[in-house]
Amino acid sequence: MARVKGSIGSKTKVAILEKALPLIAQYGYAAVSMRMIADAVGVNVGALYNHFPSKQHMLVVLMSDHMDGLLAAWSEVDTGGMTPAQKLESFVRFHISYNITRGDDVFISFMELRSLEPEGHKRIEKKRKAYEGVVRQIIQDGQACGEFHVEDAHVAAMSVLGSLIGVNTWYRAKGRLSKTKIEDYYAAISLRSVGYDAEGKSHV
Amino acid sequence: MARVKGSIGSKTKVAILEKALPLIAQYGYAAVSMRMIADAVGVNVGALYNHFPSKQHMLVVLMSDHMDGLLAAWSEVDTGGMTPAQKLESFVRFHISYNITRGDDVFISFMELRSLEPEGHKRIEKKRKAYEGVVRQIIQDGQACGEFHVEDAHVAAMSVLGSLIGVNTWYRAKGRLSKTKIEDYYAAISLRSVGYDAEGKSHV
DNA sequence: GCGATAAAAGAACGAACGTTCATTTAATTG
DNA sequence: CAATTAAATGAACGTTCGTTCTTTTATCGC
Repeated sequence: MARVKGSIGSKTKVAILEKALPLIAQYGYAAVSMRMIADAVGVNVGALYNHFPSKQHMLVVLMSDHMDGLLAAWSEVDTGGMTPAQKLESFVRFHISYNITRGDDVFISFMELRSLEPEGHKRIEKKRKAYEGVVRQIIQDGQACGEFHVEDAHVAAMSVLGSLIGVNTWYRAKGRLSKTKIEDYYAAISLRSVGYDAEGKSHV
Repeated sequence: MARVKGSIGSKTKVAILEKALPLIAQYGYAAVSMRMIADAVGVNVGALYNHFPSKQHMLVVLMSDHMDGLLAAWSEVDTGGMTPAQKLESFVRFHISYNITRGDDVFISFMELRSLEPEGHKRIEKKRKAYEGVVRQIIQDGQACGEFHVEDAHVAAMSVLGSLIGVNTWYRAKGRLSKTKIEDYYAAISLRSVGYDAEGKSHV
Protein backbone atom coordinates (compact mmCIF):
# COMPACT_ATOMS: atom_id res chain seq x y z
CA MET A 1 0.00 0.00 0.00
CA ALA A 2 0.95 3.64 -0.23
CA ARG A 3 -1.00 6.80 0.43
CA VAL A 4 -4.24 5.77 2.08
CA LYS A 5 -7.70 6.99 1.18
CA GLY A 6 -8.73 10.19 2.92
CA SER A 7 -5.36 10.92 4.44
CA ILE A 8 -4.61 14.59 4.92
CA GLY A 9 -1.29 15.74 6.24
CA SER A 10 -2.55 18.31 8.69
CA LYS A 11 -4.98 15.84 10.24
CA THR A 12 -2.30 13.22 10.62
CA LYS A 13 0.04 15.68 12.27
CA VAL A 14 -2.57 16.51 14.87
CA ALA A 15 -3.31 12.83 15.39
CA ILE A 16 0.37 12.12 15.97
CA LEU A 17 0.62 14.77 18.66
CA GLU A 18 -2.59 13.59 20.28
CA LYS A 19 -1.44 10.00 20.46
CA ALA A 20 2.13 10.76 21.45
CA LEU A 21 1.06 12.89 24.38
CA PRO A 22 -0.49 10.27 26.65
CA LEU A 23 2.17 7.73 25.71
CA ILE A 24 4.99 10.04 26.75
CA ALA A 25 3.11 11.09 29.86
CA GLN A 26 2.73 7.46 30.88
CA TYR A 27 6.05 5.94 29.93
CA GLY A 28 8.37 8.89 29.54
CA TYR A 29 9.91 10.33 26.39
CA ALA A 30 12.90 8.00 26.29
CA ALA A 31 10.79 4.93 26.87
CA VAL A 32 8.36 5.65 24.05
CA SER A 33 9.55 4.59 20.63
CA MET A 34 8.54 6.11 17.34
CA ARG A 35 7.03 2.74 16.48
CA MET A 36 4.77 2.86 19.53
CA ILE A 37 3.52 6.28 18.47
CA ALA A 38 3.06 5.16 14.88
CA ASP A 39 1.10 2.12 16.01
CA ALA A 40 -1.14 4.28 18.19
CA VAL A 41 -1.88 6.56 15.25
CA GLY A 42 -2.37 3.58 12.97
CA VAL A 43 0.38 4.54 10.60
CA ASN A 44 3.80 3.31 9.57
CA VAL A 45 6.90 4.54 11.38
CA GLY A 46 8.31 6.27 8.36
CA ALA A 47 5.17 8.35 7.97
CA LEU A 48 5.96 10.22 11.17
CA TYR A 49 8.89 11.81 9.41
CA ASN A 50 6.59 13.44 6.89
CA HIS A 51 5.44 15.66 9.75
CA PHE A 52 8.30 15.92 12.21
CA PRO A 53 12.00 15.99 11.39
CA SER A 54 12.89 14.02 14.52
CA LYS A 55 11.59 12.55 17.73
CA GLN A 56 13.23 15.35 19.68
CA HIS A 57 11.48 17.95 17.55
CA MET A 58 8.16 16.29 18.31
CA LEU A 59 8.75 16.68 22.04
CA VAL A 60 9.61 20.32 21.62
CA VAL A 61 6.40 20.92 19.68
CA LEU A 62 4.37 19.09 22.31
CA MET A 63 5.82 21.07 25.18
CA SER A 64 5.93 24.37 23.37
CA ASP A 65 2.31 24.09 22.23
CA HIS A 66 1.26 23.26 25.74
CA MET A 67 3.04 26.16 27.36
CA ASP A 68 1.71 28.54 24.75
CA GLY A 69 -1.79 27.24 25.33
CA LEU A 70 -1.41 27.49 29.07
CA LEU A 71 -0.16 31.06 28.97
CA ALA A 72 -2.78 32.06 26.40
CA ALA A 73 -5.56 30.50 28.46
CA TRP A 74 -4.42 32.35 31.56
CA SER A 75 -4.21 35.63 29.68
CA GLU A 76 -7.87 35.23 28.80
CA VAL A 77 -8.86 35.04 32.43
CA ASP A 78 -10.10 38.45 33.35
CA THR A 79 -8.48 39.61 36.58
CA GLY A 80 -9.11 43.30 36.01
CA GLY A 81 -9.95 45.13 39.18
CA MET A 82 -9.21 42.13 41.36
CA THR A 83 -7.29 42.29 44.59
CA PRO A 84 -4.17 40.11 44.79
CA ALA A 85 -6.08 37.63 46.93
CA GLN A 86 -8.79 37.35 44.33
CA LYS A 87 -6.18 37.04 41.63
CA LEU A 88 -4.40 34.25 43.45
CA GLU A 89 -7.64 32.41 43.94
CA SER A 90 -8.42 32.81 40.26
CA PHE A 91 -5.01 31.52 39.35
CA VAL A 92 -5.28 28.49 41.59
CA ARG A 93 -8.68 27.59 40.23
CA PHE A 94 -7.46 28.14 36.70
CA HIS A 95 -4.40 25.99 37.18
CA ILE A 96 -6.22 23.15 38.90
CA SER A 97 -8.89 23.18 36.25
CA TYR A 98 -6.34 23.18 33.44
CA ASN A 99 -4.20 20.67 35.27
CA ILE A 100 -7.04 18.23 35.55
CA THR A 101 -8.44 18.51 32.05
CA ARG A 102 -5.02 18.49 30.37
CA GLY A 103 -3.09 16.52 32.93
CA ASP A 104 -0.82 14.80 30.44
CA ASP A 105 0.42 18.09 29.00
CA VAL A 106 1.19 19.55 32.38
CA PHE A 107 2.91 16.40 33.48
CA ILE A 108 5.14 16.23 30.43
CA SER A 109 6.08 19.88 30.59
CA PHE A 110 7.17 19.38 34.15
CA MET A 111 8.86 15.99 33.80
CA GLU A 112 10.49 16.02 30.42
CA LEU A 113 12.50 19.20 30.65
CA ARG A 114 15.53 17.02 31.12
CA SER A 115 14.85 15.20 27.87
CA LEU A 116 15.22 18.40 25.88
CA GLU A 117 18.38 19.19 24.02
CA PRO A 118 19.92 22.61 24.72
CA GLU A 119 18.13 24.74 22.14
CA GLY A 120 14.70 23.29 22.86
CA HIS A 121 15.36 23.46 26.57
CA LYS A 122 16.04 27.15 26.41
CA ARG A 123 12.82 27.80 24.53
CA ILE A 124 10.62 25.87 26.92
CA GLU A 125 12.37 27.06 30.04
CA LYS A 126 11.63 30.64 29.08
CA LYS A 127 7.93 29.92 28.84
CA ARG A 128 7.99 28.06 32.12
CA LYS A 129 9.64 30.99 33.84
CA ALA A 130 6.94 33.23 32.45
CA TYR A 131 4.31 31.05 34.07
CA GLU A 132 6.17 31.03 37.38
CA GLY A 133 6.40 34.77 37.07
CA VAL A 134 2.61 35.08 37.01
CA VAL A 135 2.33 33.64 40.52
CA ARG A 136 5.32 35.51 41.82
CA GLN A 137 3.92 38.79 40.56
CA ILE A 138 0.57 38.21 42.22
CA ILE A 139 2.28 37.40 45.49
CA GLN A 140 4.56 40.42 45.23
CA ASP A 141 1.56 42.65 44.61
CA GLY A 142 -0.19 41.20 47.61
CA GLN A 143 2.93 41.75 49.66
CA ALA A 144 3.19 45.34 48.50
CA CYS A 145 -0.36 46.23 49.44
CA GLY A 146 -0.15 44.41 52.75
CA GLU A 147 -2.69 41.76 51.88
CA PHE A 148 -0.22 38.90 51.98
CA HIS A 149 2.50 38.22 54.51
CA VAL A 150 5.29 36.05 53.21
CA GLU A 151 8.95 35.73 54.04
CA ASP A 152 10.03 35.51 50.40
CA ALA A 153 7.84 35.95 47.35
CA HIS A 154 9.88 33.63 45.18
CA VAL A 155 9.81 30.80 47.68
CA ALA A 156 6.11 31.33 48.26
CA ALA A 157 5.45 31.21 44.53
CA MET A 158 7.41 28.00 44.08
CA SER A 159 5.63 26.48 47.04
CA VAL A 160 2.20 27.28 45.61
CA LEU A 161 3.16 25.99 42.18
CA GLY A 162 4.72 22.84 43.63
CA SER A 163 1.64 22.01 45.59
CA LEU A 164 -0.54 22.58 42.53
CA ILE A 165 1.58 20.51 40.20
CA GLY A 166 1.40 17.64 42.67
CA VAL A 167 -2.35 17.43 42.18
CA ASN A 168 -2.32 15.28 39.12
CA THR A 169 -0.06 12.71 40.72
CA TRP A 170 -2.98 11.70 42.88
CA TYR A 171 -6.10 13.14 41.25
CA ARG A 172 -8.44 10.57 39.81
CA ALA A 173 -11.61 11.60 37.98
CA LYS A 174 -13.59 8.94 39.81
CA GLY A 175 -12.02 9.69 43.17
CA ARG A 176 -13.50 10.90 46.42
CA LEU A 177 -13.28 14.58 45.58
CA SER A 178 -14.91 16.56 42.80
CA LYS A 179 -12.95 19.00 40.69
CA THR A 180 -14.76 21.88 42.34
CA LYS A 181 -14.00 20.67 45.85
CA ILE A 182 -10.34 20.33 45.00
CA GLU A 183 -10.31 23.84 43.60
CA ASP A 184 -11.98 25.13 46.75
CA TYR A 185 -9.54 23.39 49.02
CA TYR A 186 -6.44 24.43 47.14
CA ALA A 187 -7.66 28.00 46.85
CA ALA A 188 -8.03 28.13 50.62
CA ILE A 189 -4.72 26.39 51.24
CA SER A 190 -2.84 28.64 48.85
CA LEU A 191 -4.28 31.82 50.31
CA ARG A 192 -3.41 30.73 53.82
CA SER A 193 0.07 29.76 52.73
CA VAL A 194 0.79 33.31 51.59
CA GLY A 195 -0.41 34.69 54.90
CA TYR A 196 -3.67 36.07 53.66
CA ASP A 197 -5.87 36.63 56.64
CA ALA A 198 -9.39 36.91 55.42
CA GLU A 199 -10.98 39.25 57.91
CA GLY A 200 -14.60 38.42 58.31
CA LYS A 201 -14.14 35.05 56.64
CA SER A 202 -13.39 32.69 59.49
CA HIS A 203 -11.36 29.50 59.26
CA VAL A 204 -12.92 26.54 57.45
CA MET B 1 42.24 -8.87 31.47
CA ALA B 2 40.00 -10.51 33.98
CA ARG B 3 39.46 -9.85 37.67
CA VAL B 4 41.23 -6.61 38.50
CA LYS B 5 43.56 -6.03 41.42
CA GLY B 6 41.83 -4.96 44.60
CA SER B 7 38.31 -5.51 43.35
CA ILE B 8 35.83 -6.52 46.00
CA GLY B 9 32.26 -7.35 45.12
CA SER B 10 30.56 -5.45 47.90
CA LYS B 11 32.51 -2.29 47.12
CA THR B 12 31.68 -2.53 43.46
CA LYS B 13 27.99 -3.00 44.19
CA VAL B 14 27.94 0.17 46.25
CA ALA B 15 29.89 2.01 43.57
CA ILE B 16 27.38 0.94 40.94
CA LEU B 17 24.47 2.28 42.94
CA GLU B 18 26.31 5.51 43.68
CA LYS B 19 27.11 6.14 40.04
CA ALA B 20 23.75 5.02 38.70
CA LEU B 21 21.85 7.34 41.00
CA PRO B 22 22.86 10.73 39.60
CA LEU B 23 22.77 9.42 36.03
CA ILE B 24 19.17 8.26 36.38
CA ALA B 25 18.23 11.44 38.21
CA GLN B 26 19.62 13.51 35.38
CA TYR B 27 18.60 11.60 32.28
CA GLY B 28 15.85 9.29 33.50
CA TYR B 29 15.85 5.54 33.91
CA ALA B 30 14.98 4.69 30.33
CA ALA B 31 17.55 7.07 28.91
CA VAL B 32 20.45 5.68 30.94
CA SER B 33 22.03 2.58 29.46
CA MET B 34 23.83 -0.12 31.38
CA ARG B 35 26.94 0.85 29.44
CA MET B 36 26.72 4.42 30.70
CA ILE B 37 26.56 3.18 34.26
CA ALA B 38 29.40 0.74 33.68
CA ASP B 39 31.54 3.49 32.19
CA ALA B 40 30.85 5.76 35.16
CA VAL B 41 31.92 3.01 37.55
CA GLY B 42 34.93 2.20 35.40
CA VAL B 43 33.91 -1.34 34.73
CA ASN B 44 32.74 -3.49 31.87
CA VAL B 45 29.02 -3.81 31.15
CA GLY B 46 28.93 -7.50 31.92
CA ALA B 47 30.31 -6.92 35.40
CA LEU B 48 27.10 -5.17 36.42
CA TYR B 49 25.33 -8.49 36.19
CA ASN B 50 27.53 -9.96 38.89
CA HIS B 51 25.69 -7.66 41.28
CA PHE B 52 22.24 -7.07 39.86
CA PRO B 53 20.13 -9.54 37.90
CA SER B 54 18.71 -6.79 35.68
CA LYS B 55 18.50 -3.07 35.08
CA GLN B 56 14.98 -3.06 36.45
CA HIS B 57 16.12 -4.74 39.65
CA MET B 58 18.76 -2.06 40.06
CA LEU B 59 16.11 0.64 39.96
CA VAL B 60 14.03 -1.17 42.53
CA VAL B 61 17.03 -1.44 44.84
CA LEU B 62 17.81 2.25 44.40
CA MET B 63 14.29 3.36 45.16
CA SER B 64 13.67 0.85 47.88
CA ASP B 65 16.89 1.70 49.69
CA HIS B 66 16.05 5.35 49.51
CA MET B 67 12.55 5.00 50.88
CA ASP B 68 13.79 2.76 53.67
CA GLY B 69 16.47 5.28 54.54
CA LEU B 70 14.00 8.13 54.43
CA LEU B 71 11.50 6.40 56.69
CA ALA B 72 14.24 5.23 59.06
CA ALA B 73 15.72 8.71 59.24
CA TRP B 74 12.35 10.20 60.06
CA SER B 75 11.70 7.58 62.73
CA GLU B 76 14.88 8.70 64.44
CA VAL B 77 13.62 12.25 64.76
CA ASP B 78 12.32 12.60 68.27
CA THR B 79 8.87 14.17 68.22
CA GLY B 80 7.85 12.93 71.65
CA GLY B 81 5.77 15.45 73.56
CA MET B 82 5.50 17.76 70.58
CA THR B 83 2.30 19.46 69.55
CA PRO B 84 1.11 18.78 66.00
CA ALA B 85 2.40 22.20 64.95
CA GLN B 86 5.82 21.41 66.31
CA LYS B 87 5.71 18.01 64.67
CA LEU B 88 4.80 19.50 61.31
CA GLU B 89 7.61 22.00 61.59
CA SER B 90 10.02 19.19 62.45
CA PHE B 91 8.81 17.19 59.50
CA VAL B 92 9.17 20.06 57.07
CA ARG B 93 12.69 20.81 58.26
CA PHE B 94 13.56 17.15 58.13
CA HIS B 95 12.23 16.71 54.63
CA ILE B 96 13.87 19.83 53.23
CA SER B 97 17.16 18.89 54.79
CA TYR B 98 16.96 15.35 53.45
CA ASN B 99 15.68 16.61 50.13
CA ILE B 100 18.62 18.90 49.66
CA THR B 101 21.40 16.57 50.73
CA ARG B 102 20.00 13.57 48.85
CA GLY B 103 18.18 15.33 46.09
CA ASP B 104 18.83 12.69 43.48
CA ASP B 105 17.25 9.95 45.57
CA VAL B 106 14.15 11.98 46.29
CA PHE B 107 13.83 12.99 42.68
CA ILE B 108 14.10 9.44 41.38
CA SER B 109 11.65 8.07 43.90
CA PHE B 110 9.15 10.65 42.77
CA MET B 111 9.78 10.55 39.04
CA GLU B 112 10.55 6.96 38.23
CA LEU B 113 7.54 5.27 39.75
CA ARG B 114 6.25 4.86 36.22
CA SER B 115 9.39 3.00 35.20
CA LEU B 116 8.73 0.25 37.71
CA GLU B 117 7.24 -3.03 36.66
CA PRO B 118 4.17 -4.17 38.64
CA GLU B 119 5.84 -6.09 41.44
CA GLY B 120 8.45 -3.44 42.13
CA HIS B 121 5.86 -0.71 41.80
CA LYS B 122 3.74 -2.26 44.50
CA ARG B 123 6.68 -2.47 46.89
CA ILE B 124 7.76 1.13 46.44
CA GLU B 125 4.26 2.54 46.36
CA LYS B 126 3.61 1.02 49.78
CA LYS B 127 6.62 2.82 51.23
CA ARG B 128 5.63 6.04 49.57
CA LYS B 129 2.15 5.81 51.04
CA ALA B 130 3.69 5.30 54.45
CA TYR B 131 5.62 8.53 54.05
CA GLU B 132 2.52 10.38 52.92
CA GLY B 133 0.77 8.92 55.92
CA VAL B 134 3.22 10.60 58.26
CA VAL B 135 2.14 14.05 57.13
CA ARG B 136 -1.51 13.16 56.98
CA GLN B 137 -1.42 11.83 60.52
CA ILE B 138 0.21 14.96 61.86
CA ILE B 139 -2.40 17.09 60.15
CA GLN B 140 -5.24 14.92 61.39
CA ASP B 141 -3.91 15.16 64.93
CA GLY B 142 -3.70 18.91 64.62
CA GLN B 143 -7.20 18.97 63.28
CA ALA B 144 -8.48 16.85 66.13
CA CYS B 145 -6.99 19.06 68.83
CA GLY B 146 -8.12 22.24 67.11
CA GLU B 147 -4.64 23.48 66.37
CA PHE B 148 -5.03 23.22 62.60
CA HIS B 149 -7.96 24.23 60.46
CA VAL B 150 -8.09 22.48 57.13
CA GLU B 151 -10.88 21.52 54.80
CA ASP B 152 -9.50 18.05 54.11
CA ALA B 153 -6.52 16.41 55.79
CA HIS B 154 -5.58 14.34 52.77
CA VAL B 155 -5.58 17.26 50.39
CA ALA B 156 -3.64 19.36 52.87
CA ALA B 157 -1.05 16.60 53.26
CA MET B 158 -0.61 16.25 49.51
CA SER B 159 -0.33 19.98 49.17
CA VAL B 160 2.41 20.19 51.78
CA LEU B 161 4.29 17.27 50.26
CA GLY B 162 3.92 18.63 46.75
CA SER B 163 5.33 21.98 47.71
CA LEU B 164 8.24 20.30 49.48
CA ILE B 165 9.08 17.97 46.62
CA GLY B 166 9.19 20.94 44.31
CA VAL B 167 12.11 22.39 46.23
CA ASN B 168 14.82 20.47 44.51
CA THR B 169 13.59 21.47 41.07
CA TRP B 170 14.86 24.95 41.81
CA TYR B 171 17.21 24.69 44.78
CA ARG B 172 20.84 25.34 43.99
CA ALA B 173 23.52 25.02 46.64
CA LYS B 174 25.11 28.26 45.50
CA GLY B 175 21.83 30.09 45.18
CA ARG B 176 20.45 33.14 46.90
CA LEU B 177 19.02 31.27 49.88
CA SER B 178 20.73 29.13 52.49
CA LYS B 179 19.42 25.74 53.47
CA THR B 180 18.36 27.13 56.83
CA LYS B 181 16.45 30.02 55.32
CA ILE B 182 14.60 27.69 53.02
CA GLU B 183 13.71 25.49 55.97
CA ASP B 184 12.47 28.51 57.87
CA TYR B 185 10.36 29.74 55.00
CA TYR B 186 8.80 26.40 54.19
CA ALA B 187 8.10 25.71 57.84
CA ALA B 188 6.17 28.97 58.06
CA ILE B 189 4.41 28.42 54.74
CA SER B 190 3.40 24.88 55.65
CA LEU B 191 2.05 25.86 59.04
CA ARG B 192 0.04 28.66 57.55
CA SER B 193 -1.28 26.37 54.83
CA VAL B 194 -2.84 24.04 57.40
CA GLY B 195 -4.50 26.97 59.12
CA TYR B 196 -2.26 27.09 62.13
CA ASP B 197 -2.74 30.43 63.75
CA ALA B 198 0.19 30.97 66.02
CA GLU B 199 -1.27 33.11 68.76
CA GLY B 200 1.35 35.43 70.06
CA LYS B 201 3.55 34.83 67.05
CA SER B 202 2.54 37.45 64.58
CA HIS B 203 2.81 37.20 60.84
CA VAL B 204 6.27 37.26 59.24
C1' DG C 1 -8.29 14.19 -17.25
C1' DC C 2 -3.57 14.62 -16.80
C1' DG C 3 0.63 16.04 -14.68
C1' DA C 4 2.44 17.55 -10.23
C1' DT C 5 2.49 16.90 -5.61
C1' DA C 6 1.30 15.18 -1.08
C1' DA C 7 1.15 11.29 1.98
C1' DA C 8 1.56 7.06 2.97
C1' DA C 9 3.84 2.03 3.03
C1' DG C 10 7.51 -0.92 3.79
C1' DA C 11 12.09 -2.30 3.64
C1' DA C 12 16.47 -1.27 5.08
C1' DC C 13 20.41 1.20 7.66
C1' DG C 14 23.92 1.20 11.26
C1' DA C 15 23.99 1.97 16.04
C1' DA C 16 22.76 1.00 20.56
C1' DC C 17 20.12 -1.67 23.67
C1' DG C 18 19.83 -5.35 27.81
C1' DT C 19 21.65 -9.57 28.62
C1' DT C 20 24.53 -13.95 28.39
C1' DC C 21 28.64 -16.52 28.42
C1' DA C 22 33.19 -18.40 28.06
C1' DT C 23 37.50 -17.00 29.72
C1' DT C 24 41.00 -15.06 32.70
C1' DT C 25 42.96 -13.68 36.85
C1' DA C 26 42.88 -12.01 41.72
C1' DA C 27 41.68 -13.19 46.37
C1' DT C 28 40.55 -16.63 49.73
C1' DT C 29 40.60 -20.96 51.97
C1' DG C 30 42.38 -25.39 53.93
C1' DC D 1 51.14 -24.02 48.09
C1' DA D 2 47.29 -25.92 45.73
C1' DA D 3 42.34 -25.77 45.00
C1' DT D 4 38.42 -23.08 45.11
C1' DT D 5 35.85 -19.19 44.64
C1' DA D 6 35.01 -14.32 43.51
C1' DA D 7 35.09 -10.74 40.21
C1' DA D 8 36.26 -9.05 36.47
C1' DT D 9 36.93 -8.86 30.85
C1' DG D 10 35.49 -8.86 26.21
C1' DA D 11 32.99 -10.80 22.65
C1' DA D 12 28.70 -12.02 21.17
C1' DC D 13 23.50 -12.69 21.17
C1' DG D 14 19.04 -11.25 19.20
C1' DT D 15 16.14 -6.93 19.55
C1' DT D 16 14.92 -2.63 19.07
C1' DC D 17 16.09 1.97 18.29
C1' DG D 18 15.75 6.54 15.33
C1' DT D 19 16.12 7.54 10.81
C1' DT D 20 16.41 7.25 5.60
C1' DC D 21 14.95 5.99 1.17
C1' DT D 22 12.53 3.97 -2.57
C1' DT D 23 8.09 2.90 -4.18
C1' DT D 24 3.18 3.33 -4.56
C1' DT D 25 -1.04 5.58 -4.61
C1' DA D 26 -4.42 9.21 -3.51
C1' DT D 27 -5.42 14.08 -3.96
C1' DC D 28 -5.14 18.57 -6.06
C1' DG D 29 -4.33 22.31 -9.59
C1' DC D 30 -4.81 23.54 -14.31
